[in-house]
This record gives sequence, structure tokens and C-alpha cells, in this order.
Amino acid sequence: MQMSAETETFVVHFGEMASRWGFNRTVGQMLALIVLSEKPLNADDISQLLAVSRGNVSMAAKELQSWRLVKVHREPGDRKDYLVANGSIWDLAQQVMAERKKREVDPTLSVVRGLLMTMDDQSESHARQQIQEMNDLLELFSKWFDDVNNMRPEHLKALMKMGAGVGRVLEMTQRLTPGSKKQERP
Amino acid sequence: MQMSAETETFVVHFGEMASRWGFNRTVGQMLALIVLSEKPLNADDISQLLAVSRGNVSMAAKELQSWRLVKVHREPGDRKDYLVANGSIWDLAQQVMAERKKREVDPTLSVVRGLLMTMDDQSESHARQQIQEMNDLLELFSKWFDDVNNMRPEHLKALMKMGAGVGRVLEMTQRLTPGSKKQERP
DNA sequence: TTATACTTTCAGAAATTTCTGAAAATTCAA
DNA sequence: TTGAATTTTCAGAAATTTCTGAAAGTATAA
Repeated sequence: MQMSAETETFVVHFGEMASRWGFNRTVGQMLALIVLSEKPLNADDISQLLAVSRGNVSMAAKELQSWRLVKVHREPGDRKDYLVANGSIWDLAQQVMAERKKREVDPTLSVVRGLLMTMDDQSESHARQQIQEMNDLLELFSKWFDDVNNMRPEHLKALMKMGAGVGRVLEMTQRLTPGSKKQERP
Repeated sequence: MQMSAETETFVVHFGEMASRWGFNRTVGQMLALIVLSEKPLNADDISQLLAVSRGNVSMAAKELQSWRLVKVHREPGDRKDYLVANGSIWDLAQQVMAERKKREVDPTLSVVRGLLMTMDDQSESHARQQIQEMNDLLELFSKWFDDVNNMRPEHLKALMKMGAGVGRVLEMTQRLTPGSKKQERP
């Protein structure tokens, strides 16, 4: 079994980006491979194509399942597990975003909330004010993100296509409104 | 010099989250410290407070500057560099988002575009279709993100507060419209 | 100038993460 | 029940990332 040159480029790139995206190289490469492969792949196929150990494939498969990016497909009369992408590219992207938000935002929101609980409400310390600002930002972002990311891909696409427009309208309507403490941009 | 218990909790947490956010522990802890500190801190203050080497502080300071998260403040008669947060919590968050998009999205968009250039337009291979979908998603996301993230914090807050609403309106108007290939959700 | 207070650099040490491969566990056809 | 096919586990090896600290570099007060 062999990858096309294009698939290989894509797979190698996913391997390089993987750590920035929150998983390791093998997980990244496997995801790329499964997404581009028309037919379901089993662990031996993957181990051979990516030239990594069988154990590594097993661990990466578990990781991809924990991210809900792949599902296992089985055929009667064949004991092997076949991995398939768990939806369209959009479905997968939304899944990655949701998972990353869970890992990169939620824990901090939890810590920040906890800190505000224990800190004196009256305190006007700079630290308390900053933590409060962080809490407000994370609360707002968290709710907004969950709403938006739970939309169906088709609706999300539509929203993003108008996104810039919505922003521009806001800029317009608020251009001459006071309240911003920051100097106007150049 | 000493940190309050609250500051220490926050700093330690930022250190733990740092690698998930795209920088190393020292960079994360330094950012937390600088954000909570009312007065500008110099390298020796930071080295002592975080119990890390002077060289590490120097490298982390450069990294924070490359992310545009801190700026250097100097006073005449004092040769030390003093680090200060480069704006409000919102400014910093937007800066982090922009920088991460640059590192986590742009390179992939570039590779995907390149692949589509070399791949046969007529090809209806599954791989080509998937790469095309990825290209469309990244193009749309990239433009949308740049627009939204370049809004002033006040406007961004306003947009996010209505974000859920905008989404809901879209869901309503499209509820009975055909075109979605996906089965309705439960 | 020049001495010194500070910052930067970077080779190698330390810490952390990833990967291998053999052994253990599981699954299922017969 | 087997027992062969397959997956999972995990100790230690390999690779990668982070950190230290001494030496080199730079800037500025005197």
C-alpha cells in the first residue's frame, strides 16, 4: 500500500502542525490519512503507511476516539478495527474546536472563578480587577463559543459569511459614541 | 519580594496551561505575573519571584515581546528593563488569538492552497474533495477571524453578546429550508 | 573613554513528551 | 472450550523541549 504524493504532503504537514493543535505527531498524521482515505483503514495499514509501531497506532487511535474525530467500523467475518472520519471536514473542525476549548479555556475559567470567590469583593487591587476582567472575558467567550460551535455546519458557514458585515455595522453605529477609554486607531 | 497567595495560584495555573496555549511554562508564568502586577517588573524581580534563571527570563521576555503581549518600560537613571502588559486583558487575549491563528491556521491554508494548485481540477477523488473542503473552511475562517479580531474590544464584546442571538435567528430562518445533506439532529 | 550594570546567547543538563516492541489481555471463529 | 488473530499496555529508549549559568555582548553613568 502507498500514499499519493499529495496525500503524503498533507500527512507530513499535519504531523508538523500536530503539537500546535494539541496532539502528537502520530495522531496528527493518522487524522490526515483517515480524512483523505476513501476506504476505511485498519491498524496494520496505518502502521505500514506511516512507518510507526503498532503500539503507537493503537494509542493514537484511542486519542482520536477521545476527541471524537474517528469512529470504528467493523465488518462481520473480519476481526480488525477499521477507522473512519467521524463526519465532514466541518464536523471535524468543530469537534476539534470544542475539545480544545474544553482543554484550553474551561480549566482557566474554573480557576479564575475560584479565585474571585476567595478574594475580597471590596478590594480594588489591580490584581483583583485584572482577574475580574479575565473572568468576564472568559464567561462571555465561553457562552458565545458554545452557542456558535453547536450550530450546524451550514448555519455556521452562513454566519461566518456575514460575520465581517455584522462587525462593520457595529463599528459604524458606535463610531461616534463615547465610552471607549482607548485612543482612536490611526 | 513576595507574591500573594492569589497571584501565586494564578501564576502556577498559567504555567500549567502554557504549553496548551502555545508557549512554555516560564513564558506563561511571566505573563501572569506581569498582568497581575501593578508596578513594572524587571528581570531580577521576575527571576526571584518565579525562581528561574536569569537567562530563562531573558528568553521568555523576548518571546512575550514577539507575541506583542508586553512592552519594555525604561526610566532615566535606571538601566534595567521593566516589563509591562501591552494593554487590557481584552487586548492581550486578542493578541494571543491573532498570533495563534498566524501559527496554527495560516501555514495549513498555505499548504492546502498549494496542493490544490498541483492537483487535477477535474479529479473527483475523495482526497481532492476533502482538501477542497478544507481550503474552503480555512479561507472562510481566516477572513472571518481577521475581521472579527480586528474589532476594538468594546465592539467585540457587543458582537459576542448578541452572537448567540444572531445564530438563533439563522437557525429559525433556515429551519425548514432544504439544502442540508445532514439528517436533523435529535 | 572606561568601568560597570545590565542583557543576551548558547552549549550542555534536565525535564518532558513521544515512540517502540515485547508481553499481556481480549475477542471471536471454530 | 480452544487457539489464533487482534488490540492494549507499559517499561524503557529515543526524541524533543525547556532551563541553567557562565561567557560574551551592549549600553550608559560618570
